Formats: sequence, structure tokens, C-alpha cells
Amino acid sequence: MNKRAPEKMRFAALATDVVLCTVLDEKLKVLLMQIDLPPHYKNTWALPGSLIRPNETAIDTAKRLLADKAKIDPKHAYLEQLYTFSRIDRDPRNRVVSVAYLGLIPGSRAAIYERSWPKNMKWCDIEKIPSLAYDHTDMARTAVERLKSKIAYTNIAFGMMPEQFTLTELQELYEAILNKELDKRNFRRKVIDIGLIETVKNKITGVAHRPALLYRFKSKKSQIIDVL
Amino acid sequence: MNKRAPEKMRFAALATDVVLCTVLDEKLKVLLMQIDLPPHYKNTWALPGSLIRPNETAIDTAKRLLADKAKIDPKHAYLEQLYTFSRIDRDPRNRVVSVAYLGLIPGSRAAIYERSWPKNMKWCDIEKIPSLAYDHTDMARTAVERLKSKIAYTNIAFGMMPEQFTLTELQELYEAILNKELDKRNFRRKVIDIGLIETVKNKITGVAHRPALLYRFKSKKSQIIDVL
DNA sequence: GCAAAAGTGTTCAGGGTACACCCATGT
DNA sequence: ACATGGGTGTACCCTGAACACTTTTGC
Repeated sequence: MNKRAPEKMRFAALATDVVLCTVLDEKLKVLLMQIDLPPHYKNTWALPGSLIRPNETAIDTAKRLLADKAKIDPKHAYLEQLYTFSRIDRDPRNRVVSVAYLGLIPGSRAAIYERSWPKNMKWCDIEKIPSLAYDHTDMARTAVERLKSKIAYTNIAFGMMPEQFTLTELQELYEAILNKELDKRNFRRKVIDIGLIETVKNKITGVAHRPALLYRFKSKKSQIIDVL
Repeated sequence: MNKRAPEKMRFAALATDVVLCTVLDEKLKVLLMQIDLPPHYKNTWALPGSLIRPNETAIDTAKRLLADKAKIDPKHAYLEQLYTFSRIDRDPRNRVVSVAYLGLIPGSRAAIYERSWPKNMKWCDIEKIPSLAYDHTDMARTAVERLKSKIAYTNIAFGMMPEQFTLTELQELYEAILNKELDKRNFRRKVIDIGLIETVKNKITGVAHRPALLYRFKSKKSQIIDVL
């Protein structure tokens, strides 16, 4: 068990890259970091990535990336496998096959984590993503497509909400991801009818208007549902 | 470009396995082949698989598998990446990470290809899949889930139909995959309304009943549509 | 003419969409 | 009292689901 494969079987390195998304300031954002690997990439923006280690599965690597590079506790994030990129020249240096992950984190936490980051790391508005290293532009595009698609028929958005939230906040999340406005009354009826959220006794306080009821998810297990 | 990664970066081999599905005799089936690799697997059924070669991407390997192992022209099959399996002990011998593909082929062709196969290769009813080598049981289950799920909202079923077909044949495909009966009138109205198929001038001949109109797909490009 | 599958419309219920006003709080 | 976002109900339309009989061919 777990012997290494014979040398002749191993010609490519294996990596994992994470497209970590959040909604901040009502915009869908992606975590980017700058890499400095001349001659190909000099201070170039890229997704956080790492080689998979011998004792890790791909998702283990994704979790380690969140923890080590962004100081994000993986318990705070949702991760799902996105796609495996195997183009032969995707890394100009060596043959590297990458198992990409889609990650989601609540905007409230994203803002806090950001404060502990160095300059070469940031949340980047998906409308303003610069040209990225490797095939990371493809990865980011694939992730955003997946997210937009899955938000309409699964509860995946739950990975981007804090423990407690108002219905308006939930609606703003959907609007940011889908990039269109939704009807308030229809949205509220729908999410309540689905039955995956419940009210908390508390109301929000300290706002200069009628305080909103707080809700939480009954379960965070991923499910297929018809959200919108 | 395309240099090999340094030795220390390479600890795992990379493979591709294909879950090739078809509908034959109104049953959803998967291509299995027997492998004989003592001591772990002695005449054990498995999915067709191979290591990825240095000059191949993952999908290149999937196409080569179809051609070499099953003598299937990859042009006759639809292939999409399914999931990457990276459990550390998934191969009891060596560390191997596998990029699994979902493949589809029309039943009419599946029946023909089958005749050229040796004894250790067969279409297996998905209800009767034996215990498979490696984590191939997981792969097969994942593929069938994906297929059942995507058939309801994409035109993926098109990959399993011959050039020309009757609406009844198309309906039988859906019924076999979803494992439930559909209403004839509603089904026909729906697929015609969607507008992805058109009639061919010919009718089917030589049947002891009213001959059915033949249809074909206007396009085989994969699309998101609301089929059922 | 009989067997066997092809082909065809209508009704009903439920869900999605569009839309406007009063409520509770902080200042 | 006023500004700000919170919270609520109804009417219409469209889609999905249920359902039975006539038509065309081969034998």
C-alpha cells in the first residue's frame, strides 16, 4: 500500500489551485495572490495553488492552501472539486496537472481575513480580474460559471452566508452572484417556502430603521433544490 | 516548455478511467473489462483505464482508451470530465490519481462494437454491476448520478442516440436512464418545442405497424435546456 | 380485418412573476 | 416628524401533468 509508483510512470507533477469566492460590498470577488517566478511570471497575479503532497488528497491540499496562504480556517469555507486542468503546456516550466477547487466563504469573514493579508494578496472583483498566470484565467471563469449555475438549483449559496443573516442580506448575495435584481416579496416567499432556513429569536439592532429578523440555516448539507 | 517536473515533485502517477455508458435493450449499461493483476486483482471487473502519457492530456487518454481497448472510434462517443479521484490508497500498489471521464455512445453502435470484443469485456447492466477493482464502483456510481441529473436539464442524451431516430426511441432512452415511464404526448410536445431536433424526410420501414417519422439533431453542441 | 405502435388536444392545478403600501426603529 | 429599510398579499399567466382515441402499416 502507498508505495510510490515506479519512476517511469511519473512524468507530471500534481497540483491543486483554489478559486476562493466571496461576496463583499455586494460584488462577487475572487482571492488572488501575486507570484514572482521569473522568467515567466514576474509579480503576476494568480490563484493560490500548491503541489499536492504525498500524504495528501487533492482536497487536503485545497484546505492547506486556505490555511497556509490566506490564514483562513478551512472549517469556515465550503470547498468542491471544480475541474482538472491537464493541458500539456499549462505551466511553461514543467508538466503539471492541476485539480482545481471552487471555494466559498462568507463575506463577513472574508473582510476580517483580508486585514491579516500582505500586499500581494487581495479580493478581486470578478469584473476586474487581470490577466492571470498559467491557465488560471480559465479556472476563474470556470468557477464563476459553476457558481452562477449552481446557485439557481442548489443551496450552495449557504457557504457564503454568516451564521445569522437577514433576508435582505441573503437576497443581496443572490443579486451579486447572478448580477440582476430580484423581487423582494417573491424572493422571501421562495426561500421561506423551501424550508431550509429558520428565524432566530433575535433581531438586528442599532440600525436607523425597522430592525430585521435574523435567520439561520437549519442544515448546511448540500442539497438540490429549486431556489430561483 | 514541456520539460518534465523535477523528480522530487513527482510522487504519484496520473491515470484516466472511463465510465462509458449506453442504453441497450432499454437498460442503462456500462462498459466493464476484466483485469488480471495478482495479487490484488485476479480476474476482477474494472472500468477501462490507463496511465496518462507524457504527450497526452486527460481527454486524449480517454479517447485512446476507447480506441485501443474497446475498438470504439472516439468520434462516435461523447466524453466529459467526471471527477478526479485522489484517495491515497485507491490503488493498493502505487499512488495513482485518476481523472475519470463519463462517456456516452448510441446503443445501436454499442451493439455492433460488442461483437468484436473478447470475453473479458462487456456491457453490464448498471443494476448488476459486480464489485469492481480500485475505487471504480464509486466512479461508476458518480457517473450514473451525473448522467441522471444532467439528462433533465441538458441535451446530453444526444450523445446516446444514433444519427436518425424515432421519437419513441428517444423516449425509451430517457425512460431507461431515469428509470421511470414518461407520458408520450407530453414528451413529444416538449422535445419538439425545444427545437433541437428536426424531421428527416424518411420514415422507418419494415415494421408491422404504422411507420414512425425519423428525426435528427439539428446540432450536437452541448446546451443547457429544460428537457423534462 | 386484426395486431401493433404512431400520432394527436384539452383540461386543470401549481408555481413564477409583477406590482405598492404600511411598519418599526433611530435620530 | 422624518428618513430608512423591513415586511406583507393578490391577480395573472404559463408550464407541467394527467388522460383516450384515431391512424397507418404488415401480415
